[in-house]
Amino acid sequence: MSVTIYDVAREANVSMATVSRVINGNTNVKPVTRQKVLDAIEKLGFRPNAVARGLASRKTTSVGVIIPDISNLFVADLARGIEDIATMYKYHIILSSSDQQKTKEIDLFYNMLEKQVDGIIFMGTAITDEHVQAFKQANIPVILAATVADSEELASVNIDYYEAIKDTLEFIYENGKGATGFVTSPLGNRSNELKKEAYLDYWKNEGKSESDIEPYLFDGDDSYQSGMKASEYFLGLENRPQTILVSSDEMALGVIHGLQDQGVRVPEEIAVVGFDNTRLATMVRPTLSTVMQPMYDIGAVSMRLLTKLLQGEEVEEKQVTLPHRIIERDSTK
Amino acid sequence: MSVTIYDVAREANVSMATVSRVINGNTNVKPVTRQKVLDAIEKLGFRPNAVARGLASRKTTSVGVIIPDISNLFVADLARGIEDIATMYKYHIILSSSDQQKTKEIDLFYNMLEKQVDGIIFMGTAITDEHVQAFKQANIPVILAATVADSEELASVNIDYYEAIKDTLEFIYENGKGATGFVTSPLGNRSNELKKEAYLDYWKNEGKSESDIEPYLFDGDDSYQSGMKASEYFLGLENRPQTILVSSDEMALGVIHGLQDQGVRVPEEIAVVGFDNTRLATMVRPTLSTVMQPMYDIGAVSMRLLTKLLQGEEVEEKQVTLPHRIIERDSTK
DNA sequence: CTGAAAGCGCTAACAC
DNA sequence: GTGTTAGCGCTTTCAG
Repeated sequence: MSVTIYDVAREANVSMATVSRVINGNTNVKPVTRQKVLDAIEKLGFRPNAVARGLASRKTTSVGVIIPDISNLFVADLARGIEDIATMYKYHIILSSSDQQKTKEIDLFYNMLEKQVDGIIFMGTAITDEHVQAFKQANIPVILAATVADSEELASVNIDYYEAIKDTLEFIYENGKGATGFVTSPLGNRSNELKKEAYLDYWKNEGKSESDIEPYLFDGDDSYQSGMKASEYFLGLENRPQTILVSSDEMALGVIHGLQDQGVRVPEEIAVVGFDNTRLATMVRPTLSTVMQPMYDIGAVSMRLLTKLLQGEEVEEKQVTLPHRIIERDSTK
Repeated sequence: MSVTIYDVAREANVSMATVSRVINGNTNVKPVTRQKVLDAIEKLGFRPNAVARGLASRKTTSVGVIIPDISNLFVADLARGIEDIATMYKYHIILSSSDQQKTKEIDLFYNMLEKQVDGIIFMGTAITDEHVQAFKQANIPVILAATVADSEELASVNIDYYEAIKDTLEFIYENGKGATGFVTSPLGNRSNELKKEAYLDYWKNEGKSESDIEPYLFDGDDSYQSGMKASEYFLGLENRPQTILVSSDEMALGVIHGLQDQGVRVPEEIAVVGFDNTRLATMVRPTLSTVMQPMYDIGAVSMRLLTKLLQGEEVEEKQVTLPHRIIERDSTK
């Protein structure tokens, strides 16, 4: 069949242990011997079998990545960040989409354990006890990426969603806008809940009551369509908001277009602010002011953190909070 | 350490062979015995080690996927199609981005072979002899997805790019438009070359000379920015085109916005047609008329084809051509 | 229908 | 520095 380490050993007149040392970069090999082995490898076209290696060493150099949906621009950016760092550290990525379904998330997790991945990066919605239990009984490191859990013990990489929305509202207020509508992302998601809480707290601090605030909330599902619906809703209000803060860029585009389709000028009549800073934000007219959630970086940092954990490097803090930033474009003035 | 098949065997008072049969769904096991084994598995919380299984059976139930860039919306759709079918057939996906770099493509390919993937789905640009050689010497099936090769021997799933552009030009012409500008995607890519050839042939058939056509060609790089540049270029022309046909949706958005930023009305003054039918097409104003290249389906069909090849099913035709379709929206009238 | 035994291709002590 | 020898956890003949 295919050529094995044993064939190489015979060809080079050494033992398989020596060949193993050479391909693993072990320094305890005489240069001459090493060269002999290298020549034999070259000659036979030998390629190590990673599966056999994985079984013997109990390390597969692959990491599992569980995400909601790879076809989502936003998630794809995260994936790319993970991938780039993984490549850098010679890890392979086993990628699966969970569609936000809890059972699928858990199933995928166990499937990946069976594949003996060295670690897992998980992006999901709510982290339930079941999740936590699964993560813990796995004897490999797990990193939550762009996913908030209440547990202090889980490693994670996030931005501070609460602060991000708070800052954004202050930014909006500063620019002298009045009532601000808020379009939420699905609330099963802890980070989305935090965003909403920040919104509520802000207005409560401003002295508004629940019933004052209520009409300015619209529950979105992160889709462009739901942004369109949100705009329709807000336009139907007696007191239209002067700004609409939207929990994701894709919805924000829907909001902008929904408004424009009704002849409302953005930002002159109503300003719109998005969240995420995906590439979409520059692909609208007016260009979208938005809160940068650096998904690529979150992915990259998650993977880097994972490599540290995997290689036993010192890690001072397992819960990383990356900075957010408000990016001002033309949808606000 | 973790519980093995051997532990289960002892617990159930059977041999490991029997346990193996049970977990592999082999029918030659007495129901009573099967149940005993199942109980033991349950009790011990046994999970088969896929790596050991892979080594012994020479099958890993994972497939490699090499794509240009997962953070590209268009590519991500393909990935999702692949993934969904893979999940359905219990395969895992090892995903890597090549950034269109030939050496990286080849390297990734060999890396995946080392991982003993059962098959590979490849999306790339030009398929060189080097690619073909690598694909052939691998003893596993390889499917080209949305990637055109001249070789007749390679399995592939595509649309007919040449026909697609030809049809589109006929569609445009039919609607009474005059000169049509064309923005190419990177030409290292065979499918993009086919698009360009179709464009050139069309106008040559209409009696135009090379020098007539030349000014209406703009070489794009698939980015939004390059679409903006294209619009600038076309607006600078003495005889502006009445329609601009753009090889990818993202560029088409750039073209539309570039035109609008200069006060040109779309489609009244200049119509724009995209290519791909990504979700972006409905996320612009005016909404984008475009040629549907069903990336999700291409992914799904590729993966399905791969499973057939892997399971020794009959395959009548290894080169699949999926239908394209022109989707008329508001950017043409 | 079930068990025994021989690997799959490589790593990792442990000797020398 | 290099070789020997056990496994890693499972599948797969081959018997019976």
